[in-house]
Amino acid sequence: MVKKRVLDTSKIPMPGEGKRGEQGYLAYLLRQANAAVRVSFDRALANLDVTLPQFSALQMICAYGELSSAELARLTYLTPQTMNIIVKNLETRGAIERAPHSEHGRIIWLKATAVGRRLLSQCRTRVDLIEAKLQTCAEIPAQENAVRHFLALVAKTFDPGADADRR
Amino acid sequence: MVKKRVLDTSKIPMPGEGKRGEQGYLAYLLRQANAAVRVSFDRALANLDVTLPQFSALQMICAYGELSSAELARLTYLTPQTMNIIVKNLETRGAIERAPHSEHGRIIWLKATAVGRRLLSQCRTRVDLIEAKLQTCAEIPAQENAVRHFLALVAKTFDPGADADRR
DNA sequence: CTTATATCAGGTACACTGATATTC
DNA sequence: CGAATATCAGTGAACCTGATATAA
Repeated sequence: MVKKRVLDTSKIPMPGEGKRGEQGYLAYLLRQANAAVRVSFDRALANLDVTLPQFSALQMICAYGELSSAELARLTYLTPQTMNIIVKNLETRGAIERAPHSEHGRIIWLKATAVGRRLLSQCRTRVDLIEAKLQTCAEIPAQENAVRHFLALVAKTFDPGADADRR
Repeated sequence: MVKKRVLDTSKIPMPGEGKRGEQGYLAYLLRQANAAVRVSFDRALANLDVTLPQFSALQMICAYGELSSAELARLTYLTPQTMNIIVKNLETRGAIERAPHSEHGRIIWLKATAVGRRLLSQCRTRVDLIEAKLQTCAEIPAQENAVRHFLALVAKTFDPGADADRR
């Protein structure tokens, strides 16, 4: 079923077509794909009152056991101040808790609470459907491997943490 | 050169390694790669006082000649209200101008000004370096084709505009 | 009457810079 | 001292939902 439009928009291609398709800039294709998937994530998480940055942070806290807010900021390429806000919102709803580090007097460990782990579990059941849908976009295993290798290399190549001057 | 850290962070992999590498979720790899590239974009455009959403919108306005704010919103998977803000910021600095549609009394065309086209040109010279760097992440043409095909298909598959209920 | 466009109003989570205190 | 952590303060662009007016 084709979407009805008031005007003739034949100049503007559908996603995946023309300039929005394989002939486009790689950077644009990456942004477009990410934006489209992000909308699905937002919708899947909206009912749980979890934002994508919050889900991403909670996922990492659970995956790595205990880590600091500063480490979390580096993992997501955000500033410590920004991550502090996201972490604070997670703490307010009781998903995570802060505990002072046993040896280092300045560092504060972030740890998921029982509520947080249950919340993440609820997120995952919804998000896993998206992951499965994403896998079908790589039609053959060889292509999926190529995509995985590319995306991982992009993250490594563009890693801002590798630069000298972080503020 | 390895970044110095206060603590032993051996549990946390570098980007592209372990859970942050090819073994991770596809959705995570996509987000991570996008986030890393986005930081490069932000830095490249910061001196020109252009945000990434603004650059993206300006790019599309120049590419498609004339189009409306509503079409622009669909292209970027944003709501019309959000796009209106981005467009307004572009108009305030004189990069684009609004002109009423000749036939349709409600639609307002967006058009790049001479200032806007020059601004986009400045953006592109900086951004093209990133695009080139991105290409090197696909080592062989076959892999780049696989990546392009995948990203385009993801955008098409997850296109929110294909759904019934948009608000 | 229904759909699409444009836009006002309000609210919030992000995301930044800058500055500060503290700890190693 | 420098480097890293945490966090306060302030600003702003970006997102959203909801409501409204208008045009096709």
